[in-house]
Amino acid sequence: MSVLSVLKERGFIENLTHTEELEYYLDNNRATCYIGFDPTASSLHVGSLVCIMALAHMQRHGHRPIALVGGGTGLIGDPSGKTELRKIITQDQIDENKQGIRSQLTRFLDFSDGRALLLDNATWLTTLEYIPFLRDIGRHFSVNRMIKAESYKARMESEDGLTFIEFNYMLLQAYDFMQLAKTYECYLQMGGSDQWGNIVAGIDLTRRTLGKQAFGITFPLITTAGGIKMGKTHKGAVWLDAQRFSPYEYYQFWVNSDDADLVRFLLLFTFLDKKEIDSVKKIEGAQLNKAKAVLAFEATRICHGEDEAVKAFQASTAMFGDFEISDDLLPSSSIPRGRYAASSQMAVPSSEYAVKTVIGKMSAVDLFMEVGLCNSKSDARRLIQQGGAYINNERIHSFDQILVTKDVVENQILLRAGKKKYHKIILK
RNA sequence: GGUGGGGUUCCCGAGUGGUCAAAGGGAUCAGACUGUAAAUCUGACGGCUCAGCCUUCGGAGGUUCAAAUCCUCCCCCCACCA
Repeated sequence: MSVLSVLKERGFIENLTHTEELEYYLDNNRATCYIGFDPTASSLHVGSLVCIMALAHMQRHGHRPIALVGGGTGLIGDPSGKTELRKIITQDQIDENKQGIRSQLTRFLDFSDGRALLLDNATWLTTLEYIPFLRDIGRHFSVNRMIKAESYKARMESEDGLTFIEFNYMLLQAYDFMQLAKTYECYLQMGGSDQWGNIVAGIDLTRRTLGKQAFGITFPLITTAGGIKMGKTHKGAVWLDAQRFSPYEYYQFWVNSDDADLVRFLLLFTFLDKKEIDSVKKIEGAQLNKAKAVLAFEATRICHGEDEAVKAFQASTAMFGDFEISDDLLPSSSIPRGRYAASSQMAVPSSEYAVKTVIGKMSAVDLFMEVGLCNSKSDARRLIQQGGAYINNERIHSFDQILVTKDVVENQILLRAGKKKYHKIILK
């Protein structure tokens, strides 16, 4: 089965150019394709996951993916679809962020023996000279057409307008594509649907300057069934970096998916077989939670590895109740099947404190705040007043309650805020 | 450069001398109901030593018993004109 069909049936494709030629091209070549990633943070987040998974699928089908880190364009900031001027970041920050992104991508792609490449467009962009660039590249762009581009529309119509530096973004990205086509024979660019204009511009430029046919694919913007852009939680973005967002939290993020998103997410964010996933459509009600566990497990496994995924799964069953994943549910997943005792080594967020600083000293309010379950004492007080604070799963009623010895169970105190947020205090 | 209009609590957006920690909506959080889902209902939503106090309405001063609201200067944004 061709990559294109796989991507299509898994819901990756929003739009593509030259359908038939592209199909033919991918079927008959060991193609090279690329997606750009903005180095605006030291970690990627689930918002980029569709792109990453698409590259992984390409690689699995024998093609060569290029992850292009936008070290050069990051100095400008892509205005596509954005309503506000993006902050321009410094070279130092970009270098640092690049490192983080590099290490994360290696979890999804195999970079050995040139099977995938990681490039930085700073290599060719930072040495560009203005006059030659205008003369050789700028001449191919029609401003008339650019200002009509959908990607600039939001900004053209907004009060803030569009600065010239941002307006140039399209040229630079088109130039990237052309560069990659020239030096790496990369004739396919993919990206989010907001990249359509930039991709098409690159295809045009490649044809005009190199006389080569290039292709483009865009992915849909993934929103939740609730219509919200995917990947936000109370803690902000869902990062792929275990330091910023632990595997347990990552697992929890996926487990909390909306019912209506389950099948779509299984297709997009796991490599499980399409046929197996199709059978999930028949599942109803509470049984869906098991399939969500598989989604969470697989997503965590891909991002953080098998061991971390198992730990997150065990911690979750320990916290939220055990259940059995039957053998015939998504059978190709390596999620632990059957019943087993929950491990005492739970991967729940935890922190260590000396006994004497807590017992007989700290009030519930202080503790909840200290541990990060609440942002301020007022917040903690509120939580307790509203009945959302628990110690060892017993609701607490007074916020000046001091922690005492009987709150300690096996050297630990389990705090809970609301229904889902846990934090374990380990006393030493 | 000229003229006019603006900058309000996470976001949008009311408020033009006291009744303003500031309407309304969104987001968020908690409770109820549930399936760690959705929808719905209820409540909360600046901070603190919490029935009281303190700090907020672009920044700095000033008028006043009292200012987000009035005055002065400064910074930034937008529209139209040049």
